[in-house]
Formats: sequence, structure tokens, C-alpha cells
Amino acid sequence: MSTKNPTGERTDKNTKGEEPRKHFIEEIIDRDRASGKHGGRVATRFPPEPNGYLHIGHAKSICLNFGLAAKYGGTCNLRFDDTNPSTEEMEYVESIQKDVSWLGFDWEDRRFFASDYFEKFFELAVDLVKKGLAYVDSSDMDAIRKKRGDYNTPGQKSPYRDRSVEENLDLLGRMRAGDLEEGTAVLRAKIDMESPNMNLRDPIMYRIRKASHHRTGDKWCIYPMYDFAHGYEDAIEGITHSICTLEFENHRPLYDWFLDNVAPLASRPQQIEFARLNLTYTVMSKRKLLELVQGGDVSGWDDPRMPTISGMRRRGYTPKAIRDFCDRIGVAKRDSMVDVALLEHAVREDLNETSPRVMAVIDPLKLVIENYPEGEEEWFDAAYFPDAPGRGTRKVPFSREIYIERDDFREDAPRKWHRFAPGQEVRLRYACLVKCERVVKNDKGEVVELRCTWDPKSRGGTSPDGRKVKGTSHWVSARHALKAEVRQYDRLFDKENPLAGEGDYKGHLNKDSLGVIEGAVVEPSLAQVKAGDRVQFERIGYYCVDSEDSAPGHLVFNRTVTLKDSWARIERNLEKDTSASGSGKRGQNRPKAKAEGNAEENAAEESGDQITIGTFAKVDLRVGIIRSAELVEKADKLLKLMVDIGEGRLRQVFAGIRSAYPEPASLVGEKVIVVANLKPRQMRFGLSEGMVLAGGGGTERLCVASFDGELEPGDKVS
RNA sequence: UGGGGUGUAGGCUAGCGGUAGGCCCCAGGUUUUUGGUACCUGUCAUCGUAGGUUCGAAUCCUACCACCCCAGCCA
Repeated sequence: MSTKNPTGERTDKNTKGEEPRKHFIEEIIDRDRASGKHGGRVATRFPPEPNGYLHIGHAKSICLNFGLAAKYGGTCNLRFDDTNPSTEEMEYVESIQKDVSWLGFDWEDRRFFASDYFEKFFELAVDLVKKGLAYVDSSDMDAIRKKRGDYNTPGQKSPYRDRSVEENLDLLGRMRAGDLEEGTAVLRAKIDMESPNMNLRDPIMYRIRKASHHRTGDKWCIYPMYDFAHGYEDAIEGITHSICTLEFENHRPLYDWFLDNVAPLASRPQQIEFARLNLTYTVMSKRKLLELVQGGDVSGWDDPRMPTISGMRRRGYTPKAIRDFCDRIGVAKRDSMVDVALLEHAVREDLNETSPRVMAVIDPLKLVIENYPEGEEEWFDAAYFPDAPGRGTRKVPFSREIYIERDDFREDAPRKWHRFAPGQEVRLRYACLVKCERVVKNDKGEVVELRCTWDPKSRGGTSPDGRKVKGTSHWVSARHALKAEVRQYDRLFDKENPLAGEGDYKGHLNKDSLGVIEGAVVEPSLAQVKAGDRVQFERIGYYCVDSEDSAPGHLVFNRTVTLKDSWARIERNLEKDTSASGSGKRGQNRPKAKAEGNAEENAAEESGDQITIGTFAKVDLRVGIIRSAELVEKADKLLKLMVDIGEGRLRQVFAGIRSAYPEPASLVGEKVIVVANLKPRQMRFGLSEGMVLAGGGGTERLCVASFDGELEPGDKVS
């Protein structure tokens, strides 16, 4: 219902994303509280099965359940759903507890185990038997499966379905006592063998399992099934909202059936389902993660490439980043696959705030400052947080021989290269300006050393005469350098969805997901770092001291995530410019776009960077005369041009050349080159019916290509 | 060929009858002793499709289509 206030403004609509929007579960809770259900109480639970380590998908559920409790002043229990002794272990309950508290959530004194309720479950089962709603089926597994039917054929009743209550009670007692062997009998709920919902075709409640349970030992040899147990666990604990993932939607009628057919318990919980998290470039099922661990594809559950909480912790992720991520992805019911870039964004955001900056060189190249006295050294002040100098500084030693990043040097510098190259001056961060004078190579022609000179007046890295030095590089003094091992982690899989398509997902493991670099060097202030410490290696990325393998004499750093690298982007575009002569829109080379590229583009791609003359000939270039030119409002780069190309009408063209022609009137009368057969493009200001060729790039040196001479509008340009 | 769900830009997500908003990605720019950060700007959606109701539909109705889940003595 829409309501309007006296000024006519809608009052029930979300204002510009101010209030965090509510997801459907919060709406359900709001409704329940408004109607007084559960006395307004909110009680949730996080119910992991202790048969594996928690992963980022569980984090979503943890944040949801604990978050809801916090938001509504309720409680959230940690409950181990340990109803299957054959897969569960104490190791897992330890790790789960560690992960939940590390994420920042507190279950206080509410740690529960389903196994604590085993006696109660048995009572409930007996109750159901007495009501004629459960029976012992002595069929074997195979017979039960066959009689269950399938989607198109109803199931058939078991021959044991109509045993008397007495017989059932007796049999159930013997199941419990261990008189019956595994697989010879189960307790089943008597519901409906013809139900279109397979879950309702007399689901199994108890199976015989003569295995030792990690908590109850050998006390039991029958164990309850999930559907039978879960609702009761919730009810016993007074849970109000029992949140689980979508695949349990089909089980909800069962959840309700079990609750409705026994005497009322402490509360009547409601099951609500949401979509589990999927992340690009990884897998999320416990089974597959186990396979990776057991198959030796990773070093363990806490391998920093794993999407497990423990792996991410070791990798350097922060609890806050993970919580933020979970907030951003939202809660809904549609299947989705979240871009791992969003996760990376969340860590960068937190780490940018919290990680002190230090200098490290991953792939060292020696640089000798020829006019710096041998044997001398000086120590420069360097801020841990350059954007907040108050947050502390350290001293960084400088001397005649230093290491720089090999990647920061190019013998043949491309355009826009601001870093080391012959003859180019570069700033050494916090230290000084140096100029590369000479390159020393070995027999194989590899660069082994740079010979430079420095400007003593630039101490601290300042420019004494105000000369522009665009590039700043990180470095480490050779004499003072600490050796370090650096592990350059990358995505575990090289395919967005490793599960899609044919073939085993393991075939898509990223061969380069772990790059171990032994010969890195770091500044001496890092000598005392402790396991888990996080830093930013300036200009490179965020790193974390490995909690297992790092030691004072042997530092090991794990790459959490790289810094954003806009040089990589520039370089990509440069390559594209040289191969495609800068025509058309740049920067749309997302993987999808490539696949959907039209035939011509594909043809061009097939022959590498070159196109055939035939392809080029398809471009219809015409002489055009600009008849009018004006600024486009709300578009600071565009000019609207009306161009005559001899068609008897003017073409409207929007061109991004405003920076070069602040007074567009000067363009009127220019003879220019127009791409005449470009597919018209609908822009918010109107239709753009072609393109005017221009030279230069960026804002500097931009100019439309024009002709002099006796050319007529519409003349072909070749 | 049963049942249960879900469909809003490249990816997430809001919208709850008044004509699509946010975040990520991408592109460009300003500031910068990190090609980082911050800030600004921009591109991209006839809301799965087709009908209908209505002055008005992403929102209501109908039909269709696509995708996901279900035949463990797993959870």
C-alpha cells in the first residue's frame, strides 16, 4: 500500500539507499514480531555438521544467523548437528569453534550438540510409534529404494508397514539394544508412499550404525536422520527461525510433519530457506574441498588458496572483510554466483585501513648509485601510513647498492612508462631521485645490474627544483636487506565456474595458484614480525606472515591480495591501440565480449593482431564537413557535431573531443574523416550516427584529422 | 510426462501499482613521494517471453520459456 504525505511524497519508499534495505528474512521476522509470534522473541542457530572445515559459504550463514540475533536482541546458538558418527570428528568441532569466534561471533554458553538430545529423540520416536505414525521396516536398503518409486511413479508400501504397535516397539527396542545388524532394519515415519514429494514417502528416522560416536561413544547403535532430528533440535532449544539453504525447501513439509505430530515442545520453529553462496574461481562443497585436501592438490584445509575460513585466515583475510563481504552479497532465494572480485574488494578496503606500509622487493635487480660513497649509509624516515603520518614511522636504511623490482625496469620503455629505463629519472620512495645511466648485462644478454646516479639535493625524495618525476619505485638497501620467502597466491581455479561444462573440476585447477619465491628481500624493520602480522608491500600488495612456516630467521609472507594495478590496464590498452589502431570503443574485452564478438572481429583475431585488407575495406570512410558543433550538457567530454557527408542531410555525431575544442565553433567548416557505416549508437543525448576520426590520446595533443583542398562532402577516403 | 523453487545491466542486490536505485566490475578524469587510497564522471536494463487488468505494471492476473533442487540407511 502506498501512502502519501501532505506534500505528495511517498513515505513508504526507501530513500536513496540510506537505510540498509531489509532482506526477505528480516521482513518475515518483522511480521512475526508485529503479530506477537514467539512473544516477539528471535532465536536462531548455526547448525554445522562436524565433518569438515567451515568455508566462506558457512560464513554467510554465520553472519546471517548471528547477525539477525544481534539485530533483534535475540540469541544465536552454536549447535553441532552430529547425528552421523561415521563422518564426524572432534577435530572438526574444534576447528568450527575457532572459526566462528575468529569471525567475531559469540555463542556465549549456548554450545549444543544434537547428540545431547539422543534420549529425547528416542522418546519422540516411541511416541510416534505409539500413535501409529512410525514403524520398523525390516527391508534391506535395496528393497526400500526400489519401492520408493521415482518422480513419475508412486512408491509402494513396505510389507512391514502395518506391523502392530507392540511389534514395532519391541523391534525398535532391539534396534537400540544392538540386537539387530546394520542394514537389517530402520525406523520409518508412516506418511504417504504416493506423495509427489519424495521426502514424504515414509522417510527413515533411525538407522542402525554400530560405530563409535565422538561424543556418546558406544552408547548408541541407532542414530537419527536429519529430517527426523532437526526440527526437534530447534524446538528443544526454543529456536524461532530456523534458517537453512534452498535444497531443504523440499524437506519443509517433513520438518513440519514431525513437529506437528508430537506433543508441543518448547517452541514451534519455522524453517526459512535462502540461497547458498557460490563464488567464482572456486568450489564450495565440503565434499570437493575434502577431495582437494585428500588428493594433495592443496596442502590442507588451511591452505591459503582454499575458500575455507582457516585458509582465508592463513592467507591474511580479516574477519571484518569477510563480514563486510557477507553484508554486501545480500540474502535472497535465487541461485547466484558472486564475483570473487567483490571479496577482494572487501579485503582491500579493510587492509588499506589497517595494514602498515613497508617495502619489499619480490624479484630483486641490483642498482648501484655510482656517485654515492662506498661504505656510507643513511636512514630515512618512512611513514607506516603515508595518508596518516600520525600513525607512526620507521627508519629505512639507504646505501650505494640497493635492490629494485626487476619488473620496474624496461630497456625499451613503452609509452607512458614512468619507471626505470635508460636515461630516465625515477624517485626512490622516501629516499631520493636517481637516474639510470647504464645497463650491465651478463653473457646471455640478461640485465644483471643498473648503474645510476643520484641527486643529493633530492634527499627524502623531494624534487629540489620542482622538476616533475612521475615514477616512484620501492627499493631495499642491499646491505641491510632481509631475505624472505614470498608465496604469491592466486585463484585456485582458472575457470569462473570449475563445475560447468564437461570434465572433472580438477582439470581446471590453476597451475599458477601458488608461486613460491625464495629470493625476495624486505626492509630490516620487518625482522621482528610475528605470525599473522599483516603489511602492505608498497606498490605490490597485501601480505601476511605465514602462521605455520615463518620464523625470525626465515620469514615467509603470504600474498593476501594484490594492489589494484592500473599500469597493467594501461599496458593492455596500449597493446590494443597498436593492434587495432585505436578505432572503436576500448576496454570492452571482458571474456564474454570476446566470445560474442562478431564474425569480422573473430576473423581478425584468427590472424593474430592483423586484419586483412578485405576487412579494412568494409570500413566506409567519407569526407565530411562539420556544419555545427556544440557542447553537450552533462557530458564533459562530448561535442555534438552535425556533419555533412553528401547525403542531402546532416549526420548527428557525438565525439569525445571536447577537451581539445573548448570552443567548438572553431570546428565549423572543417573537412574531417567520418566512419560512415558505423552502426548508429543510441546515447542518452540522442543517436550517434558515425564517428569522426581524431589523433592523439587522452587530453593532451588531441586533434581531429582534417583535410585541406578541393574535397567534397561524401568523397571516399582511402 | 511428478513435486518444490527462482528469473531486474557483465556480477550481486533494491524495488511491494506511479514509470528502475545501490555495490562490484569496466572506462575516463582530479589529487597523490604507492600507476595504491580518496574524490568526481561515464557506459550498460524496454525488469525471462507473450498476452491481459489499469489512466498508469518490474510490481496484479493468465499462459509459456529457461534455470536450480528432490529417487542416501548424508546433512
